[in-house]
Amino acid sequence: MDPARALALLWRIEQEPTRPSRGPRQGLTVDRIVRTAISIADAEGLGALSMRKVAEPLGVSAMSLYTYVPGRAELVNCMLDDVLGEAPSLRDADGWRAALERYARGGMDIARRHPWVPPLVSSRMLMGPNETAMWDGVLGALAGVGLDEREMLCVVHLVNGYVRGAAQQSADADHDVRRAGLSYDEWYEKTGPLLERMISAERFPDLTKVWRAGVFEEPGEGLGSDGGFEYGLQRVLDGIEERIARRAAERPAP
Amino acid sequence: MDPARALALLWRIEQEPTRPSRGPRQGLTVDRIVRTAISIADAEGLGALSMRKVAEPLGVSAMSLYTYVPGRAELVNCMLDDVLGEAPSLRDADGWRAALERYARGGMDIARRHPWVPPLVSSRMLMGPNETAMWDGVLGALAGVGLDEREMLCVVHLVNGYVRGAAQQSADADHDVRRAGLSYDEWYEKTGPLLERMISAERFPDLTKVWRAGVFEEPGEGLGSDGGFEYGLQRVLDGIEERIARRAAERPAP
DNA sequence: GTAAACTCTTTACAGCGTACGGAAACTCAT
DNA sequence: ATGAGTTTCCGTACGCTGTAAAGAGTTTAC
Repeated sequence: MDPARALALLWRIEQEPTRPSRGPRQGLTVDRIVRTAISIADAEGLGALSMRKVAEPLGVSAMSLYTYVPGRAELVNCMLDDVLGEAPSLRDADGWRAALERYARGGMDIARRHPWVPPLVSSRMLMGPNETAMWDGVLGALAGVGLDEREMLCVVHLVNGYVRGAAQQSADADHDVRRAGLSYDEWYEKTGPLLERMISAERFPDLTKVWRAGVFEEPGEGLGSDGGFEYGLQRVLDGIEERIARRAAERPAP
Repeated sequence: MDPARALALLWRIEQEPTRPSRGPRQGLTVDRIVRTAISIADAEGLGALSMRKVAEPLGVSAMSLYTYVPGRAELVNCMLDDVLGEAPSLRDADGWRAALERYARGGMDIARRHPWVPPLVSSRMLMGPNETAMWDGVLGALAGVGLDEREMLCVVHLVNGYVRGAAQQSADADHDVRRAGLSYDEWYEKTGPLLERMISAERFPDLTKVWRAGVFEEPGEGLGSDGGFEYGLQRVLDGIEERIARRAAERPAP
């Protein structure tokens, strides 16, 4: 994968000095291809995304796509940056905490709509325009709260890491069950007897206690309908808030 | 994928009432296969793990593996539970905070040794013995700090999510660069000119300001050699601590 | 009109997971 | 000892993947 070409594609810059003047016009656009690929990945997952599957609904052969996109990896890069454009603006947020809340929830919403996104975000080496705008937005929200640049970066990393982990966790819970083609009830019917034989109260006392409290029961795991995302987010923001307060106390009046 | 069989394999229970007495003995063990697969995944990544590649160093054909393991997915399940056995014990930790610190760092260590792990953890639907023990340990560390079962689960989810996200982020940074077969310097040499043309100070002022501070420079991103993991972990624990303190204040003396 | 340039297609290859059927090995009943 | 039963292991094959290579077809420049 040539990074320069991948980057140029992300920003939709033609690398060649002059556009081709000879030869037939292209019948497709990168955007059409990317959007088709996104809809396939949304429906069937990133693993089921193949060049042939993208080409078919566009009415071309798989190899035609290679005139628009260097390869599958670069296509996925473009897909990622495209959906990151759905992130909400933080411009008019009321303070850093509200901005980070909106940022995190926006990330979670994207993950819900596009379950294939969380494993991909934040490679950071190949940022497209939308990912760049996201970084600019969240760093702007953190500007002027008294953290230096290094600490701002750490904070964004923290929130990114949490959102990413939480999103994947909620997505994974369903994954196995769907692959088996079962309902949750059927799943527990099949695994329950074996599980209860293995997870004994003597060997795993603390887990058993929590299990018996019934909070594991529902798919949402009894953490609320969001799988505990909001709870964890508030704890993360609490931790950041304390740090900001401490920093403010260290350097009193400017 | 049959969940009952997958679970039985994870716990190494022979499902059939009696072991086969007739026929040749098996020349391999599930553990040998799992360990071979782990070493391949460690070296080349999970994507490069194929049944044929696992079979070859064991001196058998790919299809022989199917007498031990129902398929690739179940093998990966076993690999995951196996490496989760490397997690440190939390038994003699000094308080919940020290225990969670050790838990989080242990998870990060596993992720460093086995970069393919983070995307897999916490499907929760198919827990093996080691993953179960991890849950028991961390829930035990949180028992008696004044949180109810639901909130304990949220806290574990929070830490899990953070560790997972942070681990993947640090692993991803290198991913693209390695795939391109370049050094970091070569990478920036190739992408730098284009990047600087796109990421202008007018369009992305806040990002540019942080960029110019130089904290993006190193692979570790200037967040310390751990990529900001410790910083974020302390913020997460701060947030949890505040919550625990507030809970304690709500229900004063028991 | 012809040659160059470009798009799109066809074919092909190496690799994947694994279904299927057969060969070899081993145990047991006789 | 021998035949039957059972299991392990292997060879082959199928449909899938990304994409290299080469050819066919279309448009423009000269």
